[in-house]
Amino acid sequence: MERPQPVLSGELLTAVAETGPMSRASLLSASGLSRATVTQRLNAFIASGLLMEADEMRPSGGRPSRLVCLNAEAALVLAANIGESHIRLAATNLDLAVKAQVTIAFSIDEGPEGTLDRISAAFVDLLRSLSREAAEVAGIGLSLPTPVDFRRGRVVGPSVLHGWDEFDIAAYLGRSWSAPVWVENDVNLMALCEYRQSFRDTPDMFFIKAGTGIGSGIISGGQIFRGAQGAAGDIGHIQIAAKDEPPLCRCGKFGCIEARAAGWAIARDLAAFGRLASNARDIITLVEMGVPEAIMLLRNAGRTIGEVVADVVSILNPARIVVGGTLARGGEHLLSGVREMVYQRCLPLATRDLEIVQATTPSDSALLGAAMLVREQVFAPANIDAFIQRFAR
Amino acid sequence: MERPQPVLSGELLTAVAETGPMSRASLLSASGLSRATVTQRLNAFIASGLLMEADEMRPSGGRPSRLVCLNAEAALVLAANIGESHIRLAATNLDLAVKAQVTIAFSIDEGPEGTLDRISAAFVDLLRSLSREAAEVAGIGLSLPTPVDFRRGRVVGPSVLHGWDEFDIAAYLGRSWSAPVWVENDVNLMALCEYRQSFRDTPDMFFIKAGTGIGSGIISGGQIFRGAQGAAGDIGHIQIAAKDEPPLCRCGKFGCIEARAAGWAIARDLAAFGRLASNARDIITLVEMGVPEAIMLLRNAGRTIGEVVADVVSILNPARIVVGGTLARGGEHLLSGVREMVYQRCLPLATRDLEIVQATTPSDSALLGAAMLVREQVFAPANIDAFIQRFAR
DNA sequence: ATTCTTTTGTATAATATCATGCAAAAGAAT
DNA sequence: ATTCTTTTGCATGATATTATACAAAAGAAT
Repeated sequence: MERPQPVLSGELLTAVAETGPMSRASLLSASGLSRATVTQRLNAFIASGLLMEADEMRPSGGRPSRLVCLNAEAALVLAANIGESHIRLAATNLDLAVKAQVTIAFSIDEGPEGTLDRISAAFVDLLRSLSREAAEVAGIGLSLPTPVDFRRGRVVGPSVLHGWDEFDIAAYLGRSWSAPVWVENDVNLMALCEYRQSFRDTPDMFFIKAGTGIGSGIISGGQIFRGAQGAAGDIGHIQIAAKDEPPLCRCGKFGCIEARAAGWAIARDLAAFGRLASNARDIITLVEMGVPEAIMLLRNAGRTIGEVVADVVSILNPARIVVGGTLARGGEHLLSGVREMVYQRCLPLATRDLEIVQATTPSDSALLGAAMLVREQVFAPANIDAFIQRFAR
Repeated sequence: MERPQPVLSGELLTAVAETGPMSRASLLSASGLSRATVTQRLNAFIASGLLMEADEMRPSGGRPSRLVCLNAEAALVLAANIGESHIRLAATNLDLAVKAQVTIAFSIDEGPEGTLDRISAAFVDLLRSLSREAAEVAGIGLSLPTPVDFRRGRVVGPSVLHGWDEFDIAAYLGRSWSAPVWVENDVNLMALCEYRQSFRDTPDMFFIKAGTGIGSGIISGGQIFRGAQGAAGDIGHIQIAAKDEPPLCRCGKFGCIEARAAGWAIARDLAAFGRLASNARDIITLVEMGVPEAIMLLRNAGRTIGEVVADVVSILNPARIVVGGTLARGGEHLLSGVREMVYQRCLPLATRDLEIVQATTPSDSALLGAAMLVREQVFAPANIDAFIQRFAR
């Protein structure tokens, strides 16, 4: 066995991947290595095809620096987002630009083996359409609408996905793919996507998704906060007391915030007013049409969610609350309900610098988040050597 | 300027400090360095007085390994815990064994300058009593009963300590001491102490302190979780709705858990029964005497706290809840109230492997926690070089 | 056009680290 | 007492990295 060339030690690659295009001078000070070493290693990486010289130059008063950046086409990232009724898949380059994508049908009742086989097949099709090979895949990311134990690569606990509990997803996909596989909860990935795309300035951020269901993702120090089993942020079934009779939740308890503020709960309450809505999007349509009952219920839902967000603010002390999901698209109604309760309930210190904003909600942020997660993991110090060994030529 | 000897690169020192006594063989595999390098560096550290050979040997079937450990007497740690009426101070060695301690009086109204000057003077006295010098202090840790921005070394937000808001404690003490200074909230330090002393197996842990007030500390991945401004865990003023008229809290809001379950609130409710208690300890005394009203109120307080803990479990997904503070000493009454609400309200996944236990509450755990924090920081990779430069001889 | 400033590449000798191999140490197993 | 196993120390030549110095590059300022 030949030992890997030490010149391809991964620190510089990790630095460029995390920071973006960098000048040699900034790499020099960031790495703490000597100039000779940096030059030598960069040349080796450029020769190996993993890094390349960018066109950009950064004027600095003196000689402008030539930037070094990742060769985005050196490898591919595969990502899939399993939704309630369909699966969206994408292949991206290392800059996370989507090169090809496809959507396939999905049923909740499909077991893990069948689903994963179909995902694998769809990935193969994507690769074929790009004339690329499986060996060019840097990593695979899966987004699931259920709590996931990230470390073990499995679904944990009973959920909407029947038969997935404790199924070893990473190992199963590992049989067909040599690339590493990561699995994560969809709301966590939406949170990651929002953070990376729009809110880089607040590495301590709380993302709440209000749609058909209610969930949340916690970003702490720029990383997904997962808790002991990966169930952190699972706030849909926190119970809230109010003066009314607490409504029955689909989890079997009474008064959960889902049963008060989720899309299905608002639809239920709209029905009592004789208004028909079958999902969260319908509700937003009614709100946009100016139906007063819909507006009132949406704002009330914001207050309910705000009660829990107020607790979250006291517990986590985030710098920013980002409200996303379909229900957040109805203008300011949901948001102002949230704000109302948070500013009413929290101590001044926690709200002094707190921003409560709407998500930018790019379409399919969970899918993009899955690709981001893969990229982050592939270039993490713990995994960078494996990446180099596979892709340096 | 002379460059530091590269042989004294700190990785091995950090490894020994974090892991405890280690054999050369385990250091070899843990560091990834070659045997020759490990030998060379260890000899340098032993010669410099920072490491030493332990007496222990670890039988392994072959030649027993001689363990290398920190020279606990190579430096001192100074710690102070500012309480509501007095300040406790201690000097420990690097194994956190207390070498000398003292308690001085303190008043809430004393400003930061006067207080810190008196703390400095007390530290000087401690050093003199040990015949040690200020140059031998590896670091100073301060515990304060108020939210602290750890990164900036200051109190943030108005609190019981008047005039301390935004006062730069680290900088002020830095004028008299060359050792680095760290400041942290007392409940966070109690949480750290509990984790390190008794619950090493659960690096995702939630500590709740129920005494005169109510606060909490979050340990995530073995580290204190601080949030954006250091106010994470400040849960005393989370509001809870119930059927009764919500009681007025000392913060000015109604229905805070402090106003329902803290020592002062229980004392207030005991007074309504004609029972006199002026602090948390009095309440525990009444409970131990078997006074039924006191037991009932304590259990009720447990339920109130349990409602918030249930939310925390849903949000953070900890592996263990540790209940501490004076009110936790009243046997199982408080604890069972907490358990009752958590198991009633949380989803099975989050409680499946959740343990809810009593704190071991060593006396003055915040003071010990402050010393632990200093030790952790001094030997952290970011600071280890500074430590070596100061103490290697 | 000249000077200034910062970036970048390269050369050199000194130093640190590495893999490898060998031998000694010391308790455990026989 | 002998063998086994693991730990430890050290020597060696090869390789990598460093500090230092010098020179070239290239736009900005004058």
